[in-house]
Amino acid sequence: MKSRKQKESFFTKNLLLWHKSSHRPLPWKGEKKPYLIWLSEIILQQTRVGQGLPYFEKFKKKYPAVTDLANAPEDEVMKLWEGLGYYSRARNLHAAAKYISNELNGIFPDQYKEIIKLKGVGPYTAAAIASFAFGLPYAVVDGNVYRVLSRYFGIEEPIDTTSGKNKFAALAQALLDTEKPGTYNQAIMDFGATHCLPAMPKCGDCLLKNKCTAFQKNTISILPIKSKKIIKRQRFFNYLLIDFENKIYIKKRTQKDIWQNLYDFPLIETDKIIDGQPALKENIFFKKWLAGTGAKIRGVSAPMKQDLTHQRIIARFWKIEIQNPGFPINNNWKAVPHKNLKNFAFPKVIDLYFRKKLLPLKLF
DNA sequence: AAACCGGGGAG
DNA sequence: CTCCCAGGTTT
Repeated sequence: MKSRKQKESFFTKNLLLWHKSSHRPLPWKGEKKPYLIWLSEIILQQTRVGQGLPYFEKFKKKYPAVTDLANAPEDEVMKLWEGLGYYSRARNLHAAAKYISNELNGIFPDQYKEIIKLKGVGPYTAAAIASFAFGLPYAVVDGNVYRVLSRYFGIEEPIDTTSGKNKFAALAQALLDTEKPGTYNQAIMDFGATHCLPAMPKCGDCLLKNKCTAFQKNTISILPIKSKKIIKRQRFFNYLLIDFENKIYIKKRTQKDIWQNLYDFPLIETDKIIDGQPALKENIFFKKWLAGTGAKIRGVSAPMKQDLTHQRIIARFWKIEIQNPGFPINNNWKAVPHKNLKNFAFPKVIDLYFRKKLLPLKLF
């Protein structure tokens, strides 16, 4: 039986060999500016290259330097991030830009320990920036790395436990080519993303297959192993599209919940779907908010679904006309002319409503 | 340690 | 439909 060490060195050597001919050409490869490397890494967290690429270009153009990003209003940053998801990334990106601009004189930190202090930067992103921007010997561990290593070394320990994560991190670090950590990190991620795929990996044409434990044992399809299952809960959102004098009411989502700092409409959330206008009219919030306004329900959309990581949102949009504002409807609501709606960042399900104009399914 | 945080594409 | 993606923060 060959030693673990030989197996490790075979891995690194052949991975780099593969990378020479098969790496992915991406806009930020070879990028020297730490700011742009950081930006690309934040955008690509839990995000496929194809989805993140246009956002990277938008941000790069609008904010060429970290100080440009730092000086931007948060609503503007959120608007640019609109549709990409995981909006805490945008808030943290903005906060970190201010920190770098104000506390670090606009100079991007060049040590791992300092880089990982930035909001929104964890072990993966810190290693990526340290290796790509500064040539420092830190191995990245992302979804690709878990998959590639668990298969090649036949590791059946779950990747979503603390001890599992520590073991993979240690192995990844041991495999790192410390002479060219950036190239190595690119190589293993490219290999995972284009060759050692989650489903139907290209094992037939793989330099590593003869020493790949999972390939030899036919366990490719079960690796990597995750121990936990995600539980989803359902939420029913009834959005009130309240029209008055050619304006519509929106509000900012400031509460501790999904879509923080994005905008949406006055919302009545219920345990089950509200089916029909009498049920809506009986709702306590409907009565409270719209008392004395002469509100009339004009129509309702079909239920529209949006899946999040831990939740399924079922949204309906209720078209409502009022005769007089009868304020205070709610101090947090803002009346906005329809043509100005495009200036605010909305969650996907609302953007979908804007674009498809699915309303109304039923007219009342 | 467990829960939470989006959206899209592939199969 | 399920799975997973250049993960990180909060509790």
